[in-house]
Amino acid sequence: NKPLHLGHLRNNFLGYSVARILEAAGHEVIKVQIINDRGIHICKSMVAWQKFGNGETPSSSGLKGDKLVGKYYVAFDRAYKEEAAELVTGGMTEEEAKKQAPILLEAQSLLHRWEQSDAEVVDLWKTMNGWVYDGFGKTYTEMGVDFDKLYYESDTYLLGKDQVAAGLESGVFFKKDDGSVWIELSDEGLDEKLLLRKDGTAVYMTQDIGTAILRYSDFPGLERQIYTVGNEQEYHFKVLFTILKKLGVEGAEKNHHLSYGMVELPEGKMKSREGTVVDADDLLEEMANTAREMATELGKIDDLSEEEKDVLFKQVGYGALKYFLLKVSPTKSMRFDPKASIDFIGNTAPFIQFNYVRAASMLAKCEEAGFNTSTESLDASVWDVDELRLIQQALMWPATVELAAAQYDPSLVANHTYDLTKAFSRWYQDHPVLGEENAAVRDARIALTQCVAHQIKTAMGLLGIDMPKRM
RNA sequence: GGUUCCGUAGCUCAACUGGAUAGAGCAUCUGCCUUCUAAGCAGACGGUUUUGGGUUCGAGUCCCAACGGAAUCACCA
Repeated sequence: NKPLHLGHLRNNFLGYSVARILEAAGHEVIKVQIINDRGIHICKSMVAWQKFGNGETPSSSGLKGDKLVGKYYVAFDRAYKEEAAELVTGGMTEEEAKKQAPILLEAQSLLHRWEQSDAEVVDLWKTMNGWVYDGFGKTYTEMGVDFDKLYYESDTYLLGKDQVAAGLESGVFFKKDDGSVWIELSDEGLDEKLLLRKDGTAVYMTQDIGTAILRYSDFPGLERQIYTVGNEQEYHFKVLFTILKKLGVEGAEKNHHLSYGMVELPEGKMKSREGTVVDADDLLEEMANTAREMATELGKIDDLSEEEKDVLFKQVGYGALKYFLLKVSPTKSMRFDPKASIDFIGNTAPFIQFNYVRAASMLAKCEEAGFNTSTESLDASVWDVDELRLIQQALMWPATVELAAAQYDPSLVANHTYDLTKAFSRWYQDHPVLGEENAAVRDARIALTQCVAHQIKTAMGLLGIDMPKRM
C-alpha cells in the first residue's frame, strides 16, 4: 500500500530479467507475484482514510490510486507518533505509549474485524485495495513487467493458519501462555519466531507459509522456487525455508532466495516516512523526458511522428534505467544519485541502442543497394584481427547465458553485451561496408554486422530493453 | 552484543569463480565529422585492490585478525 519506488524497480527488473534468462537457458518459467493485500499496514491506511479522508477518491482528487492510499499511510504514521508523544507526556513509558496509542488500537481492531469478515470493513478494504491495484497496474505496464499468476495473501493466510494449527498438533510449534504461537529455532541460530498473535491473527510469516504451500500444489514438479526479495529479508526467508522443512512440506528443499542489495541515495538509504524515496512513476517520467531533451538537441529524429517519438523516448529512457539497475551484480547494494547517476553515454543502454541503430541503418542501406545480405556460405578467410576479436566476443554468448542462468545474474548479460557493443563500435569506425569494393570482404562484414546486431537485440531483450529502429 | 553481507582509480562498477601487465564508464586534458547516425572513435591522466598476517608455484579472489560501512535479530511487512 505504499507507492512503488526505486527499490521496487530494481526488484521487478531483476525478477523479470532472471525469468527471461532462465527461459533462454531452456527452462520453463512461471512468473508469479505475491500481493500483500492483508495485514495491519492496510488497516493503518484504512483508519487514516476514515478519520481524515472526507470521502476522497482517486477520481475526486486526481491522484493515482496507490499514491492516494500511500498518502493515508503517511497520515496514519504522523497521527500515531503524535498520540504516542502525548501519552509519554502524560507519564507513560515510550514503549507502552507505542502499544497504547488509540489510532493503533483502532487499526488492530480493524484487522481483527477484517479477519472476522465484518462486511463494512471488508467493503472498505476492497475499495482501497482496488485503488492500489489500479495504480500499480499502470506502473507495471510502464515497466514492461508482467506475471503469469498473482497470489493474494488475503487468499493464502487462512491456509497458513491451517498449517500453523497442524504444526501445533505435531509439536513443531508451541503455544505460549497468552495464546500466541511460536517456533523455537535457537538450534539453527534463528531464535524464536512468532507465527500467530495472541489475538489469533496471522503475521507475515503465517501468510508466506500458506502462499508457499499453495504454490507447491498449484505447480507440482517445480524444479526450483525463486523468491526475488531484497536482502533486508534474508532472515525472514531463512526462517521460512526452515519452517517449511520442519513441517515436512514437499518441495521445501527447492526454495531459493534471490537476494539483492538495497539502492542507496547519496544522503543514505531511502526512507518512505522521511520522504527520501525516489518515486517509480516520477523517475520513469523523468527518464523519458531526459531522452526527449537529448534527442531534440541532436535533432536526428525530427521527422518522426509524436507517437513514434513517445515510443522511442521510453525505449531509450526506460532502457537506460533498466540497464543502470541491472548491470550491477544483484547481491551488491548500489548507490543512486538522482542528478548524476543515469547517463546516456558510456556503459549504458543508449550507447548499446545507438550502435544497434547504426548497424540496422547500415544493413538497410546494403539491402537497398542490392548487396548479398545472406549469412550463408561466406568467405571467412577475409577477416582481420579486429573482426576475429569481435567474433570471439560474440562466441562467448552461449556460455554467458548459461552462467547468468545458473547464478541468476543479469549483470553478466549486461556486461557481455556492453563488451560486444564496444568491440563493434570500435570495428565500425574503420571498417567500411557500403564502400568496400572487395565483394567477399563486404559480404563477410555484412554477415558479421547482422550477427552482432541480432545478438545485441537478443541479449538486451533478456534485460527487458527494447531496441529502437532510429535514434 | 549475535548472525549475514560488503570494502578495487576522485566517483559508479568489472575482473571468465585461484592464473600472466587488475579493466570499463563518468569526471579532467588532447586529437578526429565533405566518407555506412559523433548518444561515436583514438589517446593522456588516474591503483601498495582498507590494513596486518597466513595457505599456495601463483591471491583482488581462499583462511585468521584489526579497522570501516550496511542489513537483520518486531505480536511491522
